[in-house]
Amino acid sequence: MYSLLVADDHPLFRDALHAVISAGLADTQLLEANDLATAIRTIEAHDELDLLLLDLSLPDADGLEGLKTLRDTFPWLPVAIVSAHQERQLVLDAIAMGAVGYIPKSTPREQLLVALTQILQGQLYLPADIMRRPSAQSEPHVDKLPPETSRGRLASLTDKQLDVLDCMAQGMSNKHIARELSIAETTVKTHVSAILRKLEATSRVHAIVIANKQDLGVYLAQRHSS
Amino acid sequence: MYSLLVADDHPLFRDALHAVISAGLADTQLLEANDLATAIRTIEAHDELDLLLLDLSLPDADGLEGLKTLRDTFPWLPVAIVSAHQERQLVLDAIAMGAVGYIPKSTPREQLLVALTQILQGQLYLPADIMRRPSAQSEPHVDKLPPETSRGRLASLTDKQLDVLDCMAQGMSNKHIARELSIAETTVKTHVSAILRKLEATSRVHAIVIANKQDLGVYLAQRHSS
DNA sequence: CGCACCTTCATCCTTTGGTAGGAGACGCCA
DNA sequence: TGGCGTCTCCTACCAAAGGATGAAGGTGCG
Repeated sequence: MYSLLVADDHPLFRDALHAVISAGLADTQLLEANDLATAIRTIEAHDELDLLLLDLSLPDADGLEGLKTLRDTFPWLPVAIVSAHQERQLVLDAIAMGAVGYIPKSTPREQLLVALTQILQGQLYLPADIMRRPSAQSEPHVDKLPPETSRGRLASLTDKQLDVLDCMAQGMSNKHIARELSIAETTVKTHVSAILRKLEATSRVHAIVIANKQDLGVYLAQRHSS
Repeated sequence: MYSLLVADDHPLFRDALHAVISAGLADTQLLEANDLATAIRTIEAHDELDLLLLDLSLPDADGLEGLKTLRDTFPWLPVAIVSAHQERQLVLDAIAMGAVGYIPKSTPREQLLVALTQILQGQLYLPADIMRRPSAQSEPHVDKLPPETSRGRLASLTDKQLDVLDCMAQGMSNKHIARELSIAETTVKTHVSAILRKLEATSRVHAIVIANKQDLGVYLAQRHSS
């Protein structure tokens, strides 16, 4: 016997949720609230709640603030977010604030049941499609060749220049680099100038930023391993 | 037929994982690597990998840096973290960086199979015990300020100093920063000096390296969102 | 109110970073 | 052999970065 509370100001969605739950989750009591204030009163009156489904766009609590106050006030109550938003960062923030799950309103019925049972069993639920999308959504064969295209500018550097750039990226001064590589500081300067020209950077800091964007670490690891 | 790659420098753990998988996941090819460099080479040689299990304490890639480079280089490859650490924030950071799961090394065998199958089916997996523990069991006042422990030195910076550091990390010169923030260049210098002192850096480049090691980006994102 | 802290800006000075130009040594290749 | 590129080093010169102070205005707190 589970007892859930749905805090959402859309009656249609509450009804839909009601239908899904009563069809798929036997023996479940479903309470409802259409704003945060009544939700809080309901929680205080029912101290045996198993889960709160919290909408993120309530009239009296927009965004994650409602979640925060609820977590602070009723730390014993698991809260799962229900929202129309689909931003990765929002999901992560919600979990970071103690939510035990994030259910997009676009979730199909069957998946919604999976999510609820998973959460009620003590697991977390995150929308896989959203969380995986930004990087792994396309088929694996498309973005398979990053080497010489993305590494465009890094590849134009000579071995010694890469050595120098590596030192630069670790925060060394020209003098340090000279000692490290056993060459004169003027030589280091020569290399640095060449690096800046090739990377089209305006300063050594800029060069390092560019190099990191182009995965200097991976590039160096690949060179050293081959 | 799944094919997995385990990147972990502990042979014992690799063996244990091997045993669990061959016992519970039929038809699974398991590749192994004991550092990041060989892992990268293995990935390049096997473009049909379904999942990478990445340890967070590899000899040539400590912490989340390895995950970052892997996500940047092979965005098509799902990466799940395997780690002995049990900090909430670390788990969240890993997911934020594109990991599809986080498996503590203390996970019991049965649960490990659950996690792997869940991940291989396209879901995310997070350790419920860790994620629920800190906020749902202890009093609400304890975990309200996580900053100062993990982000040691960064937390000692003032708001303006963080602004300046952010600009620095993007490769701007003092003059640029002055224009960007609408303050005098001498003021920027003052801030930079304070930053170097607090981060115990010897130059602006060094400061940026240190800041990146302490996840400046994540830290700033958290501040701006709160 | 005094006190601490942050932010702002200034001056003076030293060190570092970066450019320009030249030059010698080595290896590679047509 | 001559040309090409890389690595090495040098002399200058100028711009940027950084340290050491001082000082003024603001905020917050006991």
